[in-house]
Amino acid sequence: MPYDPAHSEKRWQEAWESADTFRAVRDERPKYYVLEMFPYPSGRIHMGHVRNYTMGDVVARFKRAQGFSVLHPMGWDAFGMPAENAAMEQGGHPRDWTYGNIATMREQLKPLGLSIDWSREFATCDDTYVHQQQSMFLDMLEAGLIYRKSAMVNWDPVDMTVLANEQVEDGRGWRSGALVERRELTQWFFRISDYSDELLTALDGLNGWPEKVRLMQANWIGKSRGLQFSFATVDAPTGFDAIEVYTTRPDTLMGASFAALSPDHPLIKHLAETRPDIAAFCEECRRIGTTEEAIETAPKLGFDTGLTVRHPLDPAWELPIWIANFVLMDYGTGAIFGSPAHDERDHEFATKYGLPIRATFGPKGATLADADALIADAPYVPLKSEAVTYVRGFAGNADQTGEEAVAAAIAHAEAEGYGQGVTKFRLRDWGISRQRYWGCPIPVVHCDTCGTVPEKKENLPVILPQDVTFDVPGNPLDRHPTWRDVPCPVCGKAARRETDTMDTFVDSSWYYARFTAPHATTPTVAEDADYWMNVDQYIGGIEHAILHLLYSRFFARAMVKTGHLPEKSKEPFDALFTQGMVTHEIYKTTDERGRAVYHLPESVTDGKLADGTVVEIIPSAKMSKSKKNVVDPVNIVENFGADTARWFMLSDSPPERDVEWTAAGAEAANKFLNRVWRLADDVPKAGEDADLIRAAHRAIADVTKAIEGFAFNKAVAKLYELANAIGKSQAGGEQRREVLRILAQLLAPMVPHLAEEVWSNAGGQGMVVDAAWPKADPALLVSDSVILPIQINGKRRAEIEVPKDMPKEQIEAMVLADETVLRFMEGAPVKKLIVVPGRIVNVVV
RNA sequence: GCGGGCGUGGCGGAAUGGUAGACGCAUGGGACUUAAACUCCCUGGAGCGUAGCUCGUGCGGGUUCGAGUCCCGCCGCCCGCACCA
Repeated sequence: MPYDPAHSEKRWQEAWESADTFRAVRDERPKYYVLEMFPYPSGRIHMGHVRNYTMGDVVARFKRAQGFSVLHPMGWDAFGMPAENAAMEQGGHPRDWTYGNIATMREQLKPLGLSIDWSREFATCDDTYVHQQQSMFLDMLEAGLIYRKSAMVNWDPVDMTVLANEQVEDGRGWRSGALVERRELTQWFFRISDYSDELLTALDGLNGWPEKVRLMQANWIGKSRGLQFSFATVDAPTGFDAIEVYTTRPDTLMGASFAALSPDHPLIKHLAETRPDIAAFCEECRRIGTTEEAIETAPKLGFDTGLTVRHPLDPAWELPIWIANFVLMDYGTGAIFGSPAHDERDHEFATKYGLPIRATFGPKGATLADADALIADAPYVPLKSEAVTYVRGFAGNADQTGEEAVAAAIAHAEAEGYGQGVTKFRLRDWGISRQRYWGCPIPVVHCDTCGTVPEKKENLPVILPQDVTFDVPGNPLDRHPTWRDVPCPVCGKAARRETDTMDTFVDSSWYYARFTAPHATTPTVAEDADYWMNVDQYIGGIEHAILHLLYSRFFARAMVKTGHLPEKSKEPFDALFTQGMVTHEIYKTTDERGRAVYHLPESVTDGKLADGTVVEIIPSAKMSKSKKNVVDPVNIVENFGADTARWFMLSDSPPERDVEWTAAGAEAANKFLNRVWRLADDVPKAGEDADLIRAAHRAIADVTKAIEGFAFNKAVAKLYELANAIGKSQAGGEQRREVLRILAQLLAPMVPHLAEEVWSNAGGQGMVVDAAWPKADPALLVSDSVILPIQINGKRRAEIEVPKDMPKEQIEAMVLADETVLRFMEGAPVKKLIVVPGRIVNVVV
């Protein structure tokens, strides 16, 4: 009987559903919470989803078999810009578009046979989720975790609307094409920077996280020790007698050649009021977008204000005050001193504007002349841990490391009283205001009498109005009087609702906690959070390594502070795994006007279109609609079955790396699953093979280890080996069925439907999904002898087979008596003989 | 620009500092078949004077008895950069 996945997969999915197999329940078993980052409901599922959720499913099913009570939920990150864009482009309402997409994607996900507790499903745009998020917002506001301040946004002067960074292309608005300006707006902020030090220190405890993610977060938080001091100004306007400066390199103070201020610095803003040339320069600077990338890659621009400051170590020494477009008002004090000899940006700036470049140190042993000569064309920036010679030092020894010199300079400044050591963080507070409709409304009201006041909890949820249109750019909430105009919750007079909505990162910062009690009338329920938290294994893309994960770590702390999570959940994700993308080749032709035309993989056969046109094959890249290099999982499931899609997503590439989807690979996966089916379908009546039992137990050990280590591709390889061994074996009858049952159990986390078929064919009791994970018998794993390769001078020349625990001396004797060894030694005396037991022998002659 | 990562046969990849290329795909050969498909068996880094030898893990150096693995310097590609999700 041939394998028929369409029939078989449906049958087992129904069996699991009617047994309610995957409902997560609190019971006496130890719990295991596995979570994959929830999807944005873009319209259809893609292969990236299949890969992500299959990996999570392997873990969930594996842990279930190991006796854990598993929570494996699914939901939707449902607010965000694409829904509004769809409304603008095709009409309709963001809500309808979103829920329609969710319905489609749920129906596409279900045939994959994931072990998900669907009873816990929710979307972040559900009124109940909005309600609980607003309720927590009010608690956090009251706890002092939220405040308002002014911050920059991208402003499109033609569309009169705020743009996301993504909507700015080469400094222009994506729809209007107008030059974008930076504009200040009062916005809501979470005080994440209050937690900078803690979020940094706590990274050390996250042993289940990839080292690279911890490093990225540590660098993002950016703790630095530096000197804060003030420059006395010369003839500056009143109120600006001094300018506060922060520097991480106070040891280079003697190399200072200018002071540089941000265009947004108060002094510059003050000057701009009376100086049109300064105002014009600042306006030019503000035409750079708000992203750090744009600011740092833009050409360095400077403007000499004509004012000067006095050098703190020599009041007679005056430095010019420049305005520089690369100085950020957000970081430090918005003012720096330029020390071009030892900083890339300062060097470029000084060279461009003809400012002096004077070395403060050079390589060890350098003279003043050496050091000055060295930095003429490029700055000298050694590691801070490297010892250098200070030629214009003022604190500490002449020879010291940068670190020592910085410490000495801070000590000097503190002793002399012109500055003090300060610890600063790069991490800024989290701005959550979005001037957009499709997001969680911020539950506050602006009253002329009472100011900005929280909405009353009994008035929650503040629900988005349904009667809005998107034919005009901007936020429809701003022009919706009946929704916007409300009585003040304090005095009852006419007031105005906040029309900004929350950043969607807020939604995704606590959904993991909500899954523990998804239908509760409070944000969380203590007993449920207590039992299910923390997430034991979190799985998602590396692109979320910083923002989403850092915000979630902060939000968990904020929830602990406001009583919505237990203390132990400060770090909500015990272990993290970051998986790679799914890529595909790109097929391109060129139309008569020379423009690129892309073609879907299914329309290309052997590098040709149906009409015979040869396509250009561009190497694999992330699947994207615009390049049409997408494979629809729905088609794969229909043609081959879910197990084939799952198996292929797990085989070949290591999970953390990108995997390339190829038709050949999918067919190979399908071929293997068919072979497994035949093995189970056709069992010889009799035959003995003790080696097969050993192979099966070897496979149990290897597959278990591979799954635990997230090496699914290696688990797949080991299962190929076991299947090959079964195919070649003489074993029959119950002995063969026993091995087939082991195969079924080992396959079950990855290809659960086929595993059920194999299990039941091989006489397994009940369903394999309920079977306990097999244990390898240690006695069957060891072998009595090992093969030792022998190297002569590091090159492999021979091998010997020896008993596993043969003493070194005997091995040495055997090696030196070996014919091949003697031939290669050519009579030379042995200089050294290295025996690594059970591993290798190296003869050095 | 800054931060992080990756780079191994024709392809995806494997390898606690210890036999480079497990496992899979492609290729070539064979069996089965009237034939094909399916399936099964063998082959499967490159070169050469082919019982074997030499070279080979992006490039250039270094440490080591021994380096894909560790260190230094490059090159290329990918991810993130705070309003994409």
